[in-house]
Amino acid sequence: MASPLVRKLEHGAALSQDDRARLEEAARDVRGVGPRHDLIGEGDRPEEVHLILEGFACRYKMLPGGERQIMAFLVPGDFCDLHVAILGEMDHGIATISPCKVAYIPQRTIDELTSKHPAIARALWWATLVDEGTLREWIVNMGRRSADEQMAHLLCELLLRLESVGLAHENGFDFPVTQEELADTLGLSNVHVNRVLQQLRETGMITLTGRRLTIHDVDR
Amino acid sequence: MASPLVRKLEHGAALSQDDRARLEEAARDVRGVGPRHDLIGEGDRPEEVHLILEGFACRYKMLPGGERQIMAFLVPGDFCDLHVAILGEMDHGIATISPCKVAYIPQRTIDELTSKHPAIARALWWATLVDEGTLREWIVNMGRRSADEQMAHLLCELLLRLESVGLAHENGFDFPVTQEELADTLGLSNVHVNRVLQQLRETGMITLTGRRLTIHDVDR
DNA sequence: CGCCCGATTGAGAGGGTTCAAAGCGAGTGG
DNA sequence: CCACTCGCTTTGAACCCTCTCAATCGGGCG
Repeated sequence: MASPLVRKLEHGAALSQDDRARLEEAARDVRGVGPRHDLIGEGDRPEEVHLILEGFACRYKMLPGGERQIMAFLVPGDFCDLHVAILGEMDHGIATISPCKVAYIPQRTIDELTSKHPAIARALWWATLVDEGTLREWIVNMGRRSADEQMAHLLCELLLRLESVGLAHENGFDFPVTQEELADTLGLSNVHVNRVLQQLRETGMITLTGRRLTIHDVDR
Repeated sequence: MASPLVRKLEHGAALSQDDRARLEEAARDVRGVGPRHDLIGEGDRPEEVHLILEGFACRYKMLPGGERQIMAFLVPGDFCDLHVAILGEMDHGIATISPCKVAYIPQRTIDELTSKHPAIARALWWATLVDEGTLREWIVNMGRRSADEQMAHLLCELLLRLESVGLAHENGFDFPVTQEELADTLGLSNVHVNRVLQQLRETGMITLTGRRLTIHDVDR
């Protein structure tokens, strides 16, 4: 059973058996992290690259007024800070949402992998570009869609991403995100998030019980 | 007088005289493009990399309903599609706002530059990461700030970026962007953009006459 | 069993939208 | 040189989506 990272990268580049093995091996140093725990704070200069293996995490930024804005969800197979070495310091923080398993990969290992294995380098490139595309999609989402469209879009995005790493079955997946976290993501209030979710349930588009989310009509 | 590209990249990496010369030389094929003209459409697979030398352009996406969302402004020194070769096709379009001068650089030239000149590779890396940081900042902007804060933030960002390539003087710069384009950027209506701009003028924070914008109080 | 955090509900206020019309400035053709 | 046109800016009024504040509910955990 391949790791989420390998499963994800294979959507973007052809990896040899050797490439796959190297990737699996790089993610040896695995640590468990509790929920709602900072992996990296704004301004840090982490020595290692973090890779999510299990659980949900997020990129976020705090504002002077105390509000939080979540800028990305990180699911298994996602890197937190692949390129921070070039910029120097993090311009945002990373925190877990649910309990996570996180691989700590030394920057040097990444440098070696990318310099000696062009397919891996290309695959990592591809992954960053996909992340960037997702960021752009979020901007569209926040700028030009109503609250319910935003929510639907976000949930469908997560479904597709989790499917691509084998963590969704029958349009459903484990969803440990709080309504308040959803609000911080979409730029809405938690009250309104609640109402939007209710509406999506009433119209039969989703089922959300406890920690399990099922999307019944992905088209819209 | 260095090109905007070189001026910008020098903020992120140390370039040798040779590096600078190579960069200048790569951008030989310069073409003029009229205002409101598509440089690349969504779904295109451009053969060349586009670099803005003069004027304003933007990344944008159209929605089914006909609304447009602008996801980035491109000013002199910015690449439009540096990495599209890896993704295959554009997931958004690029259009000019004002008349522009654009350099068309063959993908091969870029590959050569980055493989033979590590400092250039690093500088281009740095530029993409800065772009990504800007995307994240926009998400924060749209999610958690009021319309007037958003507007002020956007204008200040442009001031800083234009200063960094030597196109702003005394907190003022040439600003050819339409109010409707600003609305498509911030996710507001053009009517409201107008009111916000008026308010910023009345409180003495900006002067905006014709095509020249001056920001009097950058702190806020 | 009690606590605590997250989900839910209600009511009132406000920021931003929509629709529609008028103003204004620059380029164009007569 | 003027009238015309076109595109952008400005203004007004009514509406509605979403926020804020506040209180209640509910389930998991110690």
